[in-house]
Amino acid sequence: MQNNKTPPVTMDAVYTAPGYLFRRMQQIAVSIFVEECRDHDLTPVQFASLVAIHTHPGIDATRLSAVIAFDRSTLGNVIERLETKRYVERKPSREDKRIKLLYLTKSGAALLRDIMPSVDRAQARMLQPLKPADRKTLLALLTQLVDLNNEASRVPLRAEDALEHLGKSG
Amino acid sequence: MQNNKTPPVTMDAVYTAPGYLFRRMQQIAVSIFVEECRDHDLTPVQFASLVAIHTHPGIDATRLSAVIAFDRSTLGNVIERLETKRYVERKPSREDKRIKLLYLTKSGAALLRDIMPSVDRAQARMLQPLKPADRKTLLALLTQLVDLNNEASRVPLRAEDALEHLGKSG
DNA sequence: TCGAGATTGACAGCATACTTACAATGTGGC
DNA sequence: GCCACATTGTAAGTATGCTGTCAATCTCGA
Repeated sequence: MQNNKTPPVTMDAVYTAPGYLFRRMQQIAVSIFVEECRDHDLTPVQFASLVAIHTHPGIDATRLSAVIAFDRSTLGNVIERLETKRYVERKPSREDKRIKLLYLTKSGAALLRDIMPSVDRAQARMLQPLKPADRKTLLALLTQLVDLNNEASRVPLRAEDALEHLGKSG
Repeated sequence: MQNNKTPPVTMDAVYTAPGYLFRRMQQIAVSIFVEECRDHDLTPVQFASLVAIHTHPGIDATRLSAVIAFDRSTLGNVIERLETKRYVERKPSREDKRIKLLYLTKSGAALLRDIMPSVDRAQARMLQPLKPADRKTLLALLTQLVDLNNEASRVPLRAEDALEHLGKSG
């Protein structure tokens, strides 16, 4: 009494799939971010990088990638662009010749200060259409899901690990 | 009695931002999808394109982009790759010389049939860590949010508009 | 019917995102 | 001290994702 037929493939296989919804939402989020931050010419990834370098001056690229969970290769190009725009400086480490230490320039620190209101507006706009209670629920579930799926991503978030050694050396 | 100080910028500005969580979740979702579908050598975007062409044979690239809400320029490359892999055929329209009509090949239709179990497994894995009730809640809120934010994205979903004309001509 | 404006697919250019590979360098075991 | 192994930054290759622009083509109004 079993059904041997393959179920028909409809657009529901796309529209109701979590993966599709995550992709759509990501695109919407980027679109809103870029729109709100247009005057500052900064992308979401570049913003996250600036914040991390600001929080951890002298961090290297590999550790930075672990702290914000972005790919190491990709991050190389991101930093290069930030360097071209004079927001970030790369200085060779004396202790380890392989490593280049990252620092914000004055200009980079100023940009970070100035852009925060735009970023906050963007983040608020993404959830705006939901009722306040639903925003909280969504954010909580998403935080939980991202955390529980951490190891499933190609570049797991390793905030503490990456920072363990910082501050040890004088 | 007001506080004129700029609040300090910490990593919270990244970790708790909806935009960051959406990006992380998207990356995790793609990672899981690619892993589950490794044997079929198909990406999430390519899968969505195949489903849409399967559902709407003879659709053109511009309408396809509206149906799955992907960028028109990007989709050109996606289709090209699907054509190279012999999953899709492009045929010039007789009625409108600008348009190229899209069809699945036998091989493309077969792939779509075969890959569905892997896709279903992937979609399930993305939400696996959550309790069943929470999965439903998250999906419902996300569906709602994507829908309400539709116009905010660069390429809004226009499923019905795009299909209105299909089936009219013999 | 004719010409302004829209549409379509293609292309160039930039920015993520990931894979593999590689040279320079560090580290630890022996 | 030396060598196997790991780490770091970089590069090449592929795949989205977006902005423009362009030529060919279509449409519609005057």
